[in-house]
Amino acid sequence: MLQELKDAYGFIFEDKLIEEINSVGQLQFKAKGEKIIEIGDYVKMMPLLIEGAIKIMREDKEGDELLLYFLERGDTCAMTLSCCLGQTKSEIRAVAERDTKLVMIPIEKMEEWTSKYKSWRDFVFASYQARLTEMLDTIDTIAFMNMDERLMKYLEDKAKINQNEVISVTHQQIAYDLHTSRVVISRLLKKLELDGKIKLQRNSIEVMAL
Amino acid sequence: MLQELKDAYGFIFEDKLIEEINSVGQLQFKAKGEKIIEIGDYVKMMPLLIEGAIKIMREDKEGDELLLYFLERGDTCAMTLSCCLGQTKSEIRAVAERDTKLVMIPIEKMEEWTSKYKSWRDFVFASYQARLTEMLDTIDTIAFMNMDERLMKYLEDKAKINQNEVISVTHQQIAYDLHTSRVVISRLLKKLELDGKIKLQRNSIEVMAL
DNA sequence: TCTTTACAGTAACAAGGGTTACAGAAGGCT
DNA sequence: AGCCTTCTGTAACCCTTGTTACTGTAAAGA
Repeated sequence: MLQELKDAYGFIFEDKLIEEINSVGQLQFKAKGEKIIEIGDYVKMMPLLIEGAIKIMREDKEGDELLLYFLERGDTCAMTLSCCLGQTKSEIRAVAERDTKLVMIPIEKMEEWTSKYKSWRDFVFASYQARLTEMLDTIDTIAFMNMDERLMKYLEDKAKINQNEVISVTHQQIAYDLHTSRVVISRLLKKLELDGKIKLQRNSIEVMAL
Repeated sequence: MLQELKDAYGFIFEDKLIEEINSVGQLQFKAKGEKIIEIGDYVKMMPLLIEGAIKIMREDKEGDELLLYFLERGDTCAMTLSCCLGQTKSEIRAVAERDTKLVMIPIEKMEEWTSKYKSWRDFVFASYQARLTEMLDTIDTIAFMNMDERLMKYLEDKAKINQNEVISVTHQQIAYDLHTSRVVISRLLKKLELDGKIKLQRNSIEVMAL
């Protein structure tokens, strides 16, 4: 685990901090599709992403979902950060987008490191900033873009995150992520295919010209 | 200014920090409608809100606007925080919603206080958390609510922020804030009036049953 | 007072996207 | 092969929202 920590975080954290993380953190594996945090959970550990990708979802009272953004290696979940610090319930759901490896850190340590290590403080601030920026981007997307543009952006993001221009996903799953209906997605996907931007197969979509 | 700082922040910051703020901060006044931060600005000072209210807007490339949220006394702008720390341009516009009094703090001090005062650190973290929560709320609103619900929520929020159930605003201004057209707003407002939820006058709207 | 301008009301129409319904195709299982 | 389930394609329809156009009215200014 020490080596993996160094690979993913060595250029951010000083050696002493890496060692501390190594000694108190517990390594966890989450298979693709596995739930990591559920809405309403009290969060007692903070995840540092070592490998893989996580998708962060929002849900309203009716159970309608919306994809907020993806996290990658080197990221942490600022929503979780804020839950830990504020001792509040999680406002979001986190699901493994790919097979994922992460280090869980007890929240007591967070407080401690915040005053002890400047690099940790900087990391926490940078995470907050990154997440605010992501949220702004999400707002731009849903406020200013039409569904066809949102769909294309979704496909591109998903291809990038999974490092594969062929995405394994059903139309129904896309509809959930974008908070619309399957029929709408099928309609728009067909249009994108006619425009030569994607190729449709059953259970997968190839994104052209990435 | 010292007294005002104590009134607004005395229960958060220790006395020594209040004194430091008092000695390096400069008091500023912004009249209602006055611009405080523009998109693309490099932010060299961080505002602490003493009195009044500020509205935070987002804009896309076409110049279309969208209201993100309001700030009140005791708040600071976490977007600005993150701009300061990251030395990046502002992603948002800040406009005085009412006559506003604020204390501007040079960013160098922020760094310094972050390691020096726990109360400052806690304040910064709490601000980030508050802003993330606001952003989530904004996303819920635009993703899950219809325009009539968004409009009603807007009117209620605005009445609360201005501490007055009579709102001075034109239909066109509401349309800008909600990123829609004047005709749509007039239509929905009329419906709300027929439902007895508001009363319409020229240049102002009375929100009933608050 | 007369004119101008900003604001508000409303109708008619267009477009985007959500809903329902049904049919066909692919793959898995026995 | 035959059956079943899941996924996809498509048509028809409706509702919400956006657009255009025109009218009336209040306030402000000359």
